[in-house]
Amino acid sequence: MTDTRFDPASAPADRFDPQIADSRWQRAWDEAGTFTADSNSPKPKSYVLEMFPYPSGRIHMGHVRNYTMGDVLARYKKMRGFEVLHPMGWDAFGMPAENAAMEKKVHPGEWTHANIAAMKQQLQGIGFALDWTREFATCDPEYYGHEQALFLDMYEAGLVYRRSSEVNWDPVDMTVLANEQVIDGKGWRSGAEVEKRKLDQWFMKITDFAEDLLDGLGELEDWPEKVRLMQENWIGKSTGLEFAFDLSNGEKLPVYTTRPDTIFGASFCAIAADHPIAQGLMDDPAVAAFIEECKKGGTTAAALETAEKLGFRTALTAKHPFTGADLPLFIANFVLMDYCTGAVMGVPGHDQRDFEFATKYELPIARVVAKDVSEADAPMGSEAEPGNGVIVNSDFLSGMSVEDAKADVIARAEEGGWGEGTTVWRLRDWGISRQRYWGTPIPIIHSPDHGPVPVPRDQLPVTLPEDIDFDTPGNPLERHPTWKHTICPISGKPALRETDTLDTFTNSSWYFLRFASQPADKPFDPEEIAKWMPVQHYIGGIEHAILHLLYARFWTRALAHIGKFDVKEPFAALFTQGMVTHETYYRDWRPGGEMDVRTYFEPKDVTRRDGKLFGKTFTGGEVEVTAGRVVKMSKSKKNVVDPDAIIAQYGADAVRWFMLSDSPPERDLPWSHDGIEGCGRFVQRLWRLFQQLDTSATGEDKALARKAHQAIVAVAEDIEALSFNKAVARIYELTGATEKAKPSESRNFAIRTLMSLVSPMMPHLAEEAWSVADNEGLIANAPWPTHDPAMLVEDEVTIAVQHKGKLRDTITAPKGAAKEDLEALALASEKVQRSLGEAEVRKVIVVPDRLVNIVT
RNA sequence: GCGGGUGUGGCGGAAUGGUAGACGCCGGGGACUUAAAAUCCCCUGAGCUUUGCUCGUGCGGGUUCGAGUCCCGCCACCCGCACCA
Repeated sequence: MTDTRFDPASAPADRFDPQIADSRWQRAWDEAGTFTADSNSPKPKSYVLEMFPYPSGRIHMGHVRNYTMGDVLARYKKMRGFEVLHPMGWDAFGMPAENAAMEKKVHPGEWTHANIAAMKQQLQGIGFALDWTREFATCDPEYYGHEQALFLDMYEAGLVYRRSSEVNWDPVDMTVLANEQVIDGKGWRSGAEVEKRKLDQWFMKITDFAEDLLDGLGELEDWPEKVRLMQENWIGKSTGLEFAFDLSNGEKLPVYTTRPDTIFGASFCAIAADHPIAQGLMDDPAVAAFIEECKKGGTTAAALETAEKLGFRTALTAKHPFTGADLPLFIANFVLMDYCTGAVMGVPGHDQRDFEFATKYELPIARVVAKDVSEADAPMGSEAEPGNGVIVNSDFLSGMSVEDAKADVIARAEEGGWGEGTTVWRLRDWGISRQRYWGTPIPIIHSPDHGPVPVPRDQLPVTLPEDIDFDTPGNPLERHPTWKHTICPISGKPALRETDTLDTFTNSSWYFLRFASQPADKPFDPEEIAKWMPVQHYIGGIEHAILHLLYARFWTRALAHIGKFDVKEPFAALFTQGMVTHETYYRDWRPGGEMDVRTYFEPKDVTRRDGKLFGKTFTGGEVEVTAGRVVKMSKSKKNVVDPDAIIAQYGADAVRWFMLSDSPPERDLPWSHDGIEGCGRFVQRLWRLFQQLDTSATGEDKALARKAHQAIVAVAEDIEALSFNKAVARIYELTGATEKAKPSESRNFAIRTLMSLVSPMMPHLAEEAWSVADNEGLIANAPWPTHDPAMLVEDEVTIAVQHKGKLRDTITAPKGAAKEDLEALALASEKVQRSLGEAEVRKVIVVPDRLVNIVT
């Protein structure tokens, strides 16, 4: 055991040296296993988790901010007597590793593990209170083997199925591309025109849980409203009527509408270009040409914004179920095949898209909803009227409310047997197949006789082959000479392995369970899960508001559904932190042609002189640069500040303090050089104050003691509300007051209190000071200071005196003074009298302990 | 288009309907020092006829003894989703 006590010879006492202290205390915590979570502890449990990082290579400021917040909570909870689980690991599968393999000729695993080693060292250098004994990477065969077992559990429970689905296919690289890899319809690497291809792919039945996932949102009170709304919209529940039109060729045309009440306003029907009926008309060259035209249209947001509604009028008509009218059938570019039936009834009067379409193709635009019955004949304006009102011009529906008419039409359709009321979800089943090497192999064997067969459990994990080749295009697993060749577990005959791997979101859909419990022979132990789950505080970026958080909720529900445990929601409270931003520096110039080129400069190459900014150029010269917007740190804008360099200069505690100061945690945090300088100074200022414990000091300083007791309560409240910026301000105030006070027992108490209050935020400084002050053990194990409730109350209060709604004076009065006394005191004030002048006092409002307002 | 958020000094931001600008940063002045760094002290929303007064929380109204905060109507910026029938 190393002696962790402070050695006066090793550092000058007037200056805190993070170079020495940081590693000293990191080692001490590590050797003592201070942050190792004990699931058998009798203490109440608290699970604090930050979204685990992708091992991209280096830790950036965003990570530092995210993990500092979690760390403060974890350390605080420990001080409050909780057994805390605060683990860390690596979301290690993904495309950057494959890209590195192609570009740098390194194995994805090698690249990933080197990154993990580097980033782990960085995280340890910041002094996070993490339980490293539970660390794992999702690319560890042990982890993904258990994931394969869970996949098979879900497969056997009918939650996984296979069907054909379209993918983006790069014909040059012979690979499937993610949507983000398709740029302007071309492959990002090859530049080749991307094709749509149908492949057999695996899906998870998240739609089975659509209702549960939606209802569950209502109980997630400690989630941001914004995230809940985003998920709600994503799940997209709607109710309406599904019914079939009879077509003039004898076929049926099923459509779905949320507005069956407007059915008398229908003037056309429209189907998607890839609707089977449209496909059936392809013999007509005009139809074929139109469908081709529809496919060309971009799918980007900008393209859709301006996209014109295009239609092709077929020779077919659809018979209106009530009026019997023949409605023309169009093929239209705005109808989506993958939403519901891929066909709509067009009601131009009350749907904006239908309105635009009808205007272009000169179809009738009828009013069937009006503000009032008397406005039944009011002409339509230049836009559809999707709002509420009363039904008009609609036979038996006329006069009904929208709601009643909906119910009536649905009832008639159901009675007549030509339609039924349904609920439709926007949420689609989750396609989990990826034609990639660096992911969890899907544990399925394709048998010539028995089709897809699960890999027998005793053959798990199905591991990735190491000897792979990234030089030729395509999926390395598919091309590998031997890997996919196996035998059918049923017949014993030769068979082929599934060569697709699982979407990386699968890896992050259950990692929090594996952190809580990691037996060797199964994914997790239900008893351990019951002890730790749900996660008490989950902290991460808003970019995961939908996919990751929805998939993790789905997996948790699905696993509960098949009896794995009794937890439905994985994250009791969610916090989405803001980004770390920085000013940008740039110069616009014209290297030759007509086009301006913008060159960005790194903050470290920019100096300020005479109110101007100068950037260092490649040649070593200087040019004047402009300060641009404050935006998220990114390589492309060159406004990145590397945490390592900052820690080397100011120490971990200063950086941690910066991350918590000033900006509320949900908002963006602008990084600044002056800010970190200030934090570095504050670390030293506290250190000097901590040296001033005076054991010979006697006497009470009631005002200071009161401030210390108040701070104990206030800082705790602020941390629990994650209002770290307010906690920081409180600590500054107490620091200032303590510095000014004369030595006394109270002052010693204030100094010790400060040590405890800053310990979750600046743990190295706190440990060093705690040790110097001759305390036993580690401050990391010490409890949160206790406050004396009697000391929270002030004896005297300052009371504002207002006249004509303005502050005229302040008076000091004993706490709890009677209204009459306060009124008398206020009226006795010279300033108040001057303001009052000759005016007659009509009324005096007294708020005890707060203010007196005189009305004249 | 739909949904959500934000708007307070030079900057980041405080403020259960009750003293707007806590706290930090920047800036100014001073002390210490041969000097610098470090540290400490003071000032720091705007204006004015400066013992004090007036104005001031995106804009316009309203409620109230009293509004940054509540209500109504706007504006600007940011984020998410988006031809979802």
